[in-house]
Amino acid sequence: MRLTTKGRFAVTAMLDVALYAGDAPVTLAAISARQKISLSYLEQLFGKLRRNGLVDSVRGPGGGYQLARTPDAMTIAEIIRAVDEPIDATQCGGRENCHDDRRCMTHELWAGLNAHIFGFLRGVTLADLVAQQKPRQTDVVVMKDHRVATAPTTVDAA
Amino acid sequence: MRLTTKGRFAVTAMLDVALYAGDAPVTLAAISARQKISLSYLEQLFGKLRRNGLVDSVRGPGGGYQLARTPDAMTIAEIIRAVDEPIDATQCGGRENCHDDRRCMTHELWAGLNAHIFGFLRGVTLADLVAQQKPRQTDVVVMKDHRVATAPTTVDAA
DNA sequence: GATTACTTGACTAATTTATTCGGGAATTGG
DNA sequence: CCAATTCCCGAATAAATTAGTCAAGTAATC
Repeated sequence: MRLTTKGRFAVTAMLDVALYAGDAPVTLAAISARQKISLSYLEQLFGKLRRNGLVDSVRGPGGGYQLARTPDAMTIAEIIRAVDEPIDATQCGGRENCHDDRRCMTHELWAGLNAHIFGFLRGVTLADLVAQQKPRQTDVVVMKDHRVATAPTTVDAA
Repeated sequence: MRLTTKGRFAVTAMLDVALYAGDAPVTLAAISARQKISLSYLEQLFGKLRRNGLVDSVRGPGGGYQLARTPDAMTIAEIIRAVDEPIDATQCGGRENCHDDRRCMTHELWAGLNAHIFGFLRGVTLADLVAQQKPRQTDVVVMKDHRVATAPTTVDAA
């Protein structure tokens, strides 16, 4: 389980889709504008997300991307793993030639730690993040098709 | 909370110190040989570990590094943070200029996720890893001969 | 005071992240 | 059909991080 900005970008983008997709799919251009991520980088990321079955794509005008599943069935762990491909982790990637005395002490060390972190991130879904986001977000702002804001809600606590 | 191989190297090295330091300090050369990490890279890592007060150094012949605290008071989170310096995480690092519409949606998103992961890693100490390591270190020979392909390298979803 | 071994910083190479570019292919609307 | 929109793909590039190397120190022991 690697955890870099790349994975964060992916999660952020997916959260954007979850938030802004109504019936119509969300275009990468829109995500790029809202989240300030380069369009081509998004294309790369969504290519992986699509090939991993996390999003569906619709081509042509009015096209874009949609979540392949409901947000509550989409875990953060999946998203990160989809874009952070090589989850090798143990530095000797399966080969047994690590050492002579004992086999690369870190084998099960990281396997265990990974399992824990992975387990944790598998317990968090996009729906959780949406819920966390909504309260200070309900004034959905000006969407592309001039859907205007409602009431600006709460200021946060911490 | 970034989580890269760099942090893993650091934890592995610290675990090595915890395992092999008796009364005498452990030299980087020994760690380098055992863990197959380049000596100069270890120098960099231990420079940071020392400046962060995680290890004490002893110079001169017979010198080396020792844990600054007992293993049970040394968390994995600390180690990783010591070497993975920039824990900025939110890509706009505190500045409020993220966006116009809402302030960088990911602010508290990652802050929260980070807090969780960090909390988890703060709950794991070097002593835990030592304990995990000790039992399977005694039957080294047995493992070497018999169980060759037990551990899959990737932490898979199952 | 000479040897051992840590200390430090600067420098390079390799890898990963992020961006840019240039063209395609599918779909919709006119 | 035509043109606009949008996904799709690959290559090239730039920036950042990771990993490794080198060389000149400082401290401690014998």
